[in-house]
Amino acid sequence: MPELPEVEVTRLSFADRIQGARIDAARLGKPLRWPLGCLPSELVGQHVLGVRRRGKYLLLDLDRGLLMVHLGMSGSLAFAAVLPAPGAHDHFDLVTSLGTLRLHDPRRFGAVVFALGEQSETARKLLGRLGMEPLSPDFDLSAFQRGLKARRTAIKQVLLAGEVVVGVGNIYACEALFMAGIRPTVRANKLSRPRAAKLHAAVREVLARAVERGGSTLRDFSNADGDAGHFQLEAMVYGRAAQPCRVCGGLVKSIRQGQRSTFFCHTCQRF
DNA sequence: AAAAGCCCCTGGATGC
DNA sequence: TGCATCCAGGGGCTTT
Repeated sequence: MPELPEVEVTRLSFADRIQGARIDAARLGKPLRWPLGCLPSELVGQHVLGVRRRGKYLLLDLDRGLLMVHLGMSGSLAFAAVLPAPGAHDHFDLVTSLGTLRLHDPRRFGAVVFALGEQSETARKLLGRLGMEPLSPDFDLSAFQRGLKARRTAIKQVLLAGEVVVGVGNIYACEALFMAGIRPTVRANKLSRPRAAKLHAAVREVLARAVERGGSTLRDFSNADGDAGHFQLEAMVYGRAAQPCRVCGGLVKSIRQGQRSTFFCHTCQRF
């Protein structure tokens, strides 16, 4: 589920409410992608100083270290003063003085990892190779163009890889390429500078718009307040195989790239 | 050394 | 209704 917009929408939905909270307990459910990396008891007594985001990771700054939370494919967070008893797919609870933060993740591709600091080996292993933040001023056009020039893989795969720009998953890669009129199979280094510039702008626009709409809820995503997103309703190509293109009326195509589905319009995306 | 494949896991949709 | 198969929003690791 969660790409950058969903993670950001999740962050916005609880960051202010959890700030300053004292951690009273932590509970683990079934194993997630990686172990927590510390004893739950080591979190007790620390405070949540703030919640940031890096790519698709949420970073909870604590007094002594940080908790890195990844939602994987099926994760979502809830934050409330009182939550029901944990269900079969609730695999992490952070009980604080201001409420409980809970990770619900049926497929368990998500993770909650403690690190002593952002420069620790643990944190650098997860965050060290991430590309530019698309919604921040450091999303530099010429660096983006250089990044594309250096790769011969299909542009869709380069967007997904997160080494040039972070946070673009399958939905938004398809949508950004549609907006830019670029065919997903084109090798990244073959894009002209103007086309790369168009894609740079499209990535930004699509992600910003999706954040405004509360993200995409394909099946079960919701923010920490339980609200679903609505961006999927305005998707131009994602999930619309064999349906008419909203611009030209031609049928949206579906292909496989790197074992994932790609959707595009053969007419509107020519280059 | 870049690039392509392989998995981790569960559940919903589809087809016979 | 039952069972098998396929597919899903990610991404680190291993293999070419």
